[in-house]
Amino acid sequence: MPELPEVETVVRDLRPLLAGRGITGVRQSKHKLRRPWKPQWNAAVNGARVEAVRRRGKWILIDLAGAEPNPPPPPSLKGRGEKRSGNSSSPFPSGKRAGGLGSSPLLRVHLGMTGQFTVVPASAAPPDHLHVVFALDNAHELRYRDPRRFGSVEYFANRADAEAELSAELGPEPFGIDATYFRAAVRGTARNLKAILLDQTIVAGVGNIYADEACFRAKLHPGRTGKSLSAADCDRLREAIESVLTRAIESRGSTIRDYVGGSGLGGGFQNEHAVYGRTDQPCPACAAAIECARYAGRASHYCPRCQDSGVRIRDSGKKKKQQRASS
DNA sequence: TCGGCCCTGGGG
DNA sequence: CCCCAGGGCCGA
Repeated sequence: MPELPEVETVVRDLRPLLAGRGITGVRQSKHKLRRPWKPQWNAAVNGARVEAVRRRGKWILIDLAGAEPNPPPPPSLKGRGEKRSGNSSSPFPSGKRAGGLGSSPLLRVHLGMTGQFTVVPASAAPPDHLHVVFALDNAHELRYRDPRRFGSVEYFANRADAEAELSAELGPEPFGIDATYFRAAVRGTARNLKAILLDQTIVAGVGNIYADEACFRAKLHPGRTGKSLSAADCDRLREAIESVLTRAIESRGSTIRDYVGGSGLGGGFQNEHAVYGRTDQPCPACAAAIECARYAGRASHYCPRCQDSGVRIRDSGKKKKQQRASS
């Protein structure tokens, strides 16, 4: 369900609701998530305080100040030089935390397809499929709900461990990607563009909706091979990724089914989709009927006129479901 | 590199 | 009833 814009929206919603809050308890359901919350983590989280809420790719990271009373960092003598949090180009601090011992804990959350991560009053009626609940010190709760259970909530005693793991598995954030890197990554493979864009090790955060929308904006067919692209094509695609994700964040992401932000409010970018979910509807640029085929195992939407140039891997799937013969 | 699979719910 | 769904991992 959630791609980068939706995850970013959750993070931005949660940040003011969680900053500085203490966690006073943890509950969990008996149903296991893909990576289950372990009961022994309860004691570690109980009494911790939220320091920051961040995003890396489609992952939500919540920095905690541990329940064990660590010596507080000495007050900085740099005065007003404090960094603004939340807008740095890297989600990770560039250096070691001053005065830190490198053992600060962290919660790492993935929303899978149907995950919802919200702060609500503790008195709010619990919905179905509630899996992990963190009680807060202000009579609210941070609730993780996920009907399909493809997501996860995990605890790391040392946030550097979690960050190292993500750094090894994820490519760069899709804002300000190095053009040379992107050209080489795209042109160096015979895979199709859809598969390339969904590959989190090349660029982190793009999913099925924004892969289709980025291809449309770049006027590139999702079935095109990476190696068939010119350098200019790659540059257009890179800029399309950045622009569509930026616009989607401004609209709080796309609410297709059950996505909600961290405060329970949905998104509006679905109203600006040019191709995703618009099979047989007119292309906003040329009015040709939008088509749908299967690439990288995922439904892929495109305009056959605007995006039909260049060499393409043969359609791996039927454009349309074969019409059923009715008796 | 790809299909299958993990799950539940909703829609045709 | 069947098929589909915003993701990612695993094994052929």
